[in-house]
Amino acid sequence: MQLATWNVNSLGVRLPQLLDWLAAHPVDAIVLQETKLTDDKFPHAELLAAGYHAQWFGQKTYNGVALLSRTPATDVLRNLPGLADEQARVITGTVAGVRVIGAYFPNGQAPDSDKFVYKMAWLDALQKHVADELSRHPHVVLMGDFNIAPEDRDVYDPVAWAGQIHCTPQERAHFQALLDQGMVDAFRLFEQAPKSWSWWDYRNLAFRKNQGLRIDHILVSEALRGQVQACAIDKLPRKNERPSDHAPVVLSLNLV
DNA sequence: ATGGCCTTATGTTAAGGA
Repeated sequence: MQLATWNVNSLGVRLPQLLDWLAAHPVDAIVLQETKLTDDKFPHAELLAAGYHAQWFGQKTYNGVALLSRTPATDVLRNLPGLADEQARVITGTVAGVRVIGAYFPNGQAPDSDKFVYKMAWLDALQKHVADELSRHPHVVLMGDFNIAPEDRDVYDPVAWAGQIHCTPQERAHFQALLDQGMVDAFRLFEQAPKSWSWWDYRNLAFRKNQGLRIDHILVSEALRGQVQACAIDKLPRKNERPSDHAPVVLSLNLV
């Protein structure tokens, strides 16, 4: 079984690239972030023609998430229980016995901003949601754009980024708290090339210079740890014309 | 050597992203 996550930075713009990628990587399920589409504009017919059922949850201009799967997802939940949130950031569903949580974590803008306060409240609600899903499902996968670089080795210039958004102790403590709940960073189960990033700024020739961050993650529950066969970032789509600034991350599980 | 982006919208500048 293969699962993936990709922040497409506008599904309206990136749909052709997504369809190309799915044709080359026929994963069982993929979660998308930053679809930036209201629900009436979601391209479900095109995706169904490509072999994917979809659950989607969007809004105008910003945010928006989706869960695409070969078999229809069940028990679908939108956003976080207990958090009144006008922003469409989370979609949860069961695919082939795996409880998949796809999430677009808030950016947070700057550690002293209102948006950072919102990010912390959102993260509190996410922790509860993950705990709740873990109490009900042994096989949980939390994946998406976390907007958190968990360690200095996930940052191209850790000195410059020290204490900056994505790298604050508070954000990293939340990432660690997810691990403490029994979630495992699948990417780090394997030896990886140094300077492996999932996001590169559009500016400053950042991709060409490989100046990026690893902020897109796939966490699996402890019960799935032994089933993880591979986890990799696919940099190739970042070389496309008009690319997303994020690369997809792919997980291979030893499950049918 | 230097500067250098992309997307969306009550759009032609501003805000947000990261």
